[in-house]
Amino acid sequence: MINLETLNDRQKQAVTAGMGPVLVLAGPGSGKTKTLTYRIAYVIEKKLVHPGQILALTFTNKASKEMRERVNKLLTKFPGAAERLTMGTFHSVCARILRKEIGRLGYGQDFVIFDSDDQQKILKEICEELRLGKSLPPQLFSALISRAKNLLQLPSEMNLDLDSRMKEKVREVYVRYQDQLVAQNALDFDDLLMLTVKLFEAEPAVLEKYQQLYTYILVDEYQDTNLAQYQLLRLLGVHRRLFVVGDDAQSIYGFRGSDITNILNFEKDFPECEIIKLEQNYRSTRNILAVAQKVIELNSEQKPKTLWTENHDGEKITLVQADDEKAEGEFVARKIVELAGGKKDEPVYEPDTSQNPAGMSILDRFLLAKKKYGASMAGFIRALPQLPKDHDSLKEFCILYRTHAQSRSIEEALIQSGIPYQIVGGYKFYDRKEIKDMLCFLRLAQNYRDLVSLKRVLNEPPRGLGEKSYQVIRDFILESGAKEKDVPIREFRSAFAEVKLSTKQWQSAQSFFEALEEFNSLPKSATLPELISLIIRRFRLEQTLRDGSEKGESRWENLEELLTVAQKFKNLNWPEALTEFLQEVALLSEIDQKNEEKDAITLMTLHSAKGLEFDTVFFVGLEEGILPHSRSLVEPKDLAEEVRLAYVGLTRARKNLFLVFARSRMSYGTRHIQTPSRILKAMPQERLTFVSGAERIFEDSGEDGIVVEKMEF
DNA sequence: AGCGCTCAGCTTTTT
DNA sequence: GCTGAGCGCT
Repeated sequence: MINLETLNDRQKQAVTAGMGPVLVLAGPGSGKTKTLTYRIAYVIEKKLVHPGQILALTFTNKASKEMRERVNKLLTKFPGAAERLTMGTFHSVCARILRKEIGRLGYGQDFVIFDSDDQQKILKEICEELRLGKSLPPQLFSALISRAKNLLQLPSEMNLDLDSRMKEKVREVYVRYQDQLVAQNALDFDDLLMLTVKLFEAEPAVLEKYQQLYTYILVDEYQDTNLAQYQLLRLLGVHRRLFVVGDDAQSIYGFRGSDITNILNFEKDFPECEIIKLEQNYRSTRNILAVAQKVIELNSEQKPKTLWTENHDGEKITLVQADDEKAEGEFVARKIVELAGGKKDEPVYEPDTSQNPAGMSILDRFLLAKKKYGASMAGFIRALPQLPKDHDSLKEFCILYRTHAQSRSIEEALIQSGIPYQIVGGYKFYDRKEIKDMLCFLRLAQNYRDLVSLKRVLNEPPRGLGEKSYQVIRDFILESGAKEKDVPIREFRSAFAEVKLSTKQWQSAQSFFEALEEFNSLPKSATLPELISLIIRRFRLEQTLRDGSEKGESRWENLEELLTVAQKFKNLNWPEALTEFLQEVALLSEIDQKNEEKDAITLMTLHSAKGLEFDTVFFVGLEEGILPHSRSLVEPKDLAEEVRLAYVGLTRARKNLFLVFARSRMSYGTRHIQTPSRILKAMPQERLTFVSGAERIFEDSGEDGIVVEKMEF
């Protein structure tokens, strides 16, 4: 039996609500996840719905994994029930549906998922073909096409708010781009959502099947849904048995089409709905909440909601003025040593050489900094206080910033103090060359029409096939696909005899495709690791990577690590395992890659931090142009999103919150004088304590902003 | 085809 | 200050 007594009145009301539409407006730290998991457990326990009929949509894979575990713990009397829930992100659930049904839309079941890099490559080729010049770069089209898809507009339906000349151009590129995706049997991220909606609209029978399958739908982070996701919920949720949770004050994905009006209009869409507000905060101290509250009040259009807490005031929030980004990092590092230092006076002189996720050992990073500052190792190590070996856990510290680019200066200070850290996002394991190459081989094994992958590995390792050969082969694949879709690779390869290449290149290409065919004729009972090993052997990847250099050795180790990851799919036949594996890798979110075990502080962007909490948070770079970001200053609605972003950042902290701004900062290779963020000025002075003159932000400074005295560098 | 050199342009945020 | 495109040389 789940114990409702551990819930407060509002939470209980939500958990035990009727089966009609329910909107839970949940402030940060108000027990949103708890409410959601209890709700799922409750409807199962009361037999209001079968576990297999529940669809729970979350924002990240990590969140869904956690939720499944928590539901499982609550349902001790229903063993296995949690496994039967359908849970995942919108993207992964759509991918699963499409994997079954996409034949009806003219794609093959073996479709691959293109990430933004892949997308960019196609768009680049199209822009070059159309000779669009520098004023119309691929990035522009990728943003606009994404916007169109999020609004559910196919190329033929495209109607973005643009002048007619531009609209024509975008349409032209969009048509070609989408044709390419179809020819390559590939879907981009936005297609996963859009095509699922299009499928449901075109095929009532399919829609009905899923409507009957998922009779109860729960959505986390509802404020971040876009039109496609909204439409999907309207279609699937005809039964109106919906339970959505969100906080309009934490809507931070407007840039990728999320529409805050989805949550604001919930009552209009579902007039019979129940609305429950969770306003008691269990996470943060009163000081932290008071500061966050004042910040969010900068936005007038927020749904009124007042957080309160029984927690005590706690420490005041520390506002720090640093001279520059280097001093900013040093402050953070010093403070961490002070707070987590444990026994003092036992400096560690050996830099930690364990790998960090950025792929560079701490020692490498040290050498880099040494090159930069010309410091000797002794001087370098002495430069900052060191973290003793018996330090407290570092898992409860996090450093937040607006953009990835800000991490560098912080990292350097952390290395100098010997503080282990992990970065979420930025360079990913799956972005490394040797890993990406292997993924491309695997993608080709699944779907040889994937030209983005083909281009990448056609000459990897070198076999004399360059740009020219690629183009000839590409045209051949496109033509053969136009004539007849779904030609198996065996037949494709016999037709390949007609390809117009010089003898040497023809033979080389022939043997490349022979290898692909070999992978395809691997017995079905083989496993994914076996397929990977075969690829390694057939393309002599081990010999190529292990060239005797240290770097080569580490690349090979990365490939071995990929093999380890693939072990997870050993119990499946390779074709299924391959599909699952590629899909999972493609839809991995930044935060999914965070290592929970590792005793290290976490560095990440504000966006990645949503939904997380830490005892101590360092919030850095609180300057005009960074937060709010300079690109957000034109549109008031973008500025409001920056304020919400700040709100998200502040409310991650449980006990200690440090806010840092720098007087000057290096960007684009030149030093810029910085102005403290307007967001800081909104904070209640009496909740703050100041370091090195930070109080100046409250000094009288006239109407529009803060006067900063000129400084010399 | 592949290497190395020079110079421009650049940074939001993510599935 | 870093990356990646473009060019010229081998």
